[in-house]
Amino acid sequence: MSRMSLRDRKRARTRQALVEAATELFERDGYDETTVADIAAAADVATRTFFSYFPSKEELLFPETDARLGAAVEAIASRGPDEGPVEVLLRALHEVGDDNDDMASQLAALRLRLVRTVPAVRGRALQIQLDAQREIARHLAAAFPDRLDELSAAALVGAFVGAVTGALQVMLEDADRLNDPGAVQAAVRRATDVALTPWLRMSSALQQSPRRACAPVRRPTAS
Amino acid sequence: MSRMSLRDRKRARTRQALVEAATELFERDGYDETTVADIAAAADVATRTFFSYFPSKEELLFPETDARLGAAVEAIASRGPDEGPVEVLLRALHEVGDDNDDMASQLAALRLRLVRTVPAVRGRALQIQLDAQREIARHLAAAFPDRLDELSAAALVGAFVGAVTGALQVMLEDADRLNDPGAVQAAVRRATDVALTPWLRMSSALQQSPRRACAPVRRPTAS
DNA sequence: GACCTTATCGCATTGAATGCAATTTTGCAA
DNA sequence: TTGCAAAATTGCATTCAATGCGATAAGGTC
Repeated sequence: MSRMSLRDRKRARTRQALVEAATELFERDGYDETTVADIAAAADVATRTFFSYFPSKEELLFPETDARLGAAVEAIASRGPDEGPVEVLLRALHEVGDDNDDMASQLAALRLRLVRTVPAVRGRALQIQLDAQREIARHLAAAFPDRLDELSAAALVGAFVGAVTGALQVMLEDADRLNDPGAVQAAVRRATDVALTPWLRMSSALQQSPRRACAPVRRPTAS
Repeated sequence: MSRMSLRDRKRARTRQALVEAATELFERDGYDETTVADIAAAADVATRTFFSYFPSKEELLFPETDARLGAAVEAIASRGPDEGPVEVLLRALHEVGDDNDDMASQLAALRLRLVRTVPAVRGRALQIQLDAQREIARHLAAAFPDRLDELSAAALVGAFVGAVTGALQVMLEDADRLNDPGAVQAAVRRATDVALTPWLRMSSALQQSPRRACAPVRRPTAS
């Protein structure tokens, strides 16, 4: 039934309890007003123990980061034979976006609000995003060795994510009063559409004359 | 000679002393190893006073943020009649990049290293970058009301900055041992070149058939 | 059941950051 | 110049995140 040892199961349960206690408290009292001690107490562990589960208070809000990155990498690995870099990235983006477990979406909504309002959380989120970009770029470059080097792959992924992030930022500042998660998701979808339209054009142009439209850029010699 | 009141001049001098003391200590002992108390002591002020000059330890590393943003806004405002959004952004990027006062460049080099190595600093840098993006997008949309709405402007600027950031990230991880600031600057230049090549193509295509290549995207009605 | 590994916990400590109130410095006007 | 109001500096206390350490308990293995 469960492949984990009892110890690991217990650990997972405590971890989950911490996340749930934290989300409740954050929603009720706000992020800054909730101390780590409060969270630990609500989850029935010692304050010190909290830091053996999460390296910092912010990290609690991003529990499934690895999974999301893994999904993106997977999407790249399972590319079709006629997909170019842009198509693969688009598909990866959509697949990662459809991540909505029932209860995980509550955390996602909370996180979205905190990312916009709490500087420390935003900072951490951007950092995670940047690291993920770098990793995705690595895989993308490896997947298209004849069309992309590391440098232009990083530029492409950065442009991609930057466009979506920028558009999303605007969409969400209008949606202040939208607690409806469906509306938020629609905003995400629309933001990506707007942000990525130029690439769709580029991509189709690429199919017509690949070598001019997306020629690989040579790596500089590090002299 | 000096337009500031004596009080303001003194304040500026203290501020400068704090920055200089901090850079020295950061270079010598490292960021985490240097406490705010150390910096304050080196600048001959009380620890408490530090926080009346900078809201946090990280902020010390980004003293001229407003000026840089202002330069970008200025670059947008002073656009030529035949420049499109992409050209304006390119020019803004270059003008902001040529910011190198003699001693400010020392701080810039230090900052670059710390952004790459100290998580807290990187987080703050990304935050500042994102805020600047948003503001630039606002101005860009205002400058081209018939070609860009807020949403697509934000997407464009995000893509732009994202591309450069992504490329830069790769360039700089190869350049670990380059303490030569000239090499770093060359890396920056090359990174922007690579990152922005697609837009140059887009931009020239745009001049040939503007309406197809960069049609404005309608703002969604927030129903 | 003996033994090793891993979790948990309490305690102390560091360091960033904030609030408050006392004191000094500066700007300005009578 | 003198005196007054505004602003800056400072010390002190406090909160809170985060880390290190050592003791104790619980889980897994033979």
